Amino acid sequence: MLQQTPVVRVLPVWERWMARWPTPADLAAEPAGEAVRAWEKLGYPRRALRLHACARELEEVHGGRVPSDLAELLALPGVGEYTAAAVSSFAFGIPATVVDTNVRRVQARAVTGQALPEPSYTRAEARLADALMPQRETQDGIREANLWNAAAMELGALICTARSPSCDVCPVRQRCAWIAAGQPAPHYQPKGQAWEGTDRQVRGAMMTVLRAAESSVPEALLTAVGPLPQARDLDAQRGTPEQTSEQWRALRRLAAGAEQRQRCLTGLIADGLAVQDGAGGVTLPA
DNA sequence: CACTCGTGGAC
DNA sequence: TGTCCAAGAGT
Repeated sequence: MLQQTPVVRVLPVWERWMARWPTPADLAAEPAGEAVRAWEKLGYPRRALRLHACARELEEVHGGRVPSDLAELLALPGVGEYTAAAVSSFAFGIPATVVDTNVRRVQARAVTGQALPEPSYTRAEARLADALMPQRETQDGIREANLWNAAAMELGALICTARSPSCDVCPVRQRCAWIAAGQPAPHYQPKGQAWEGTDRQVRGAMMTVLRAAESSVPEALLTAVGPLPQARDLDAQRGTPEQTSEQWRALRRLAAGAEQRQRCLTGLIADGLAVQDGAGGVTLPA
């Protein structure tokens, strides 16, 4: 849930999720669509699919337990380098080099002296992160290493933030290479991600409708260009009307052509986020 | 390596 | 107001 998503947005969803599915077995017993629905509006709904697949793999391959081995973690669906290292270090107390966007920014500033890390994660950053990790030969060293991971992330998340860092209260400001260099501006220009008219926007609107629907949604409603039926005509297929009428409006509002809508729906089906019911309808996966 | 994939708060 | 960006992963 935390992948590319702010902590404060994750927390309430995570609480509900854990109350409903306390163990991998609980989640594995559900249809994938329930995971997608419970994902709510965290974004990147494929993560919900992968987490569900992960729960099933934990059941089938790991006896319902989360493995502590880094390579085994890495092999799980939706678990990449960052997540594997974070689980190893934070959940199991086994040090692994945790590098997320916060750590990258802290390193770029405090050590390299740049305002921002490179646009894409480089091998040099990975080597630097490894070199900065405390030694972990002794028990104390192991604790230090795990603490280091948490400290680097928290420093980046709370003090050394992307927009307006709180350098005045930063505990490492005396040794910060970026401060020492006079806080130079970024050496590249971040390219903003477009949104209006993108496939992401269309897919997102379609997923909003599918999550809100209690039964199959006619394909034509998702792919039709031009005015869609009035929200009241769709009551039979929806959850609570108040909650979802706005979401239908969002779909109607899209400036998406027929080919784009069709491509996006096909993409959602290919991703396993939507399935066809054989009668011209679409639902979340069973 | 470059690209795709959601969402909404902050400034 | 529009832009930026957030505990990345998979292809």
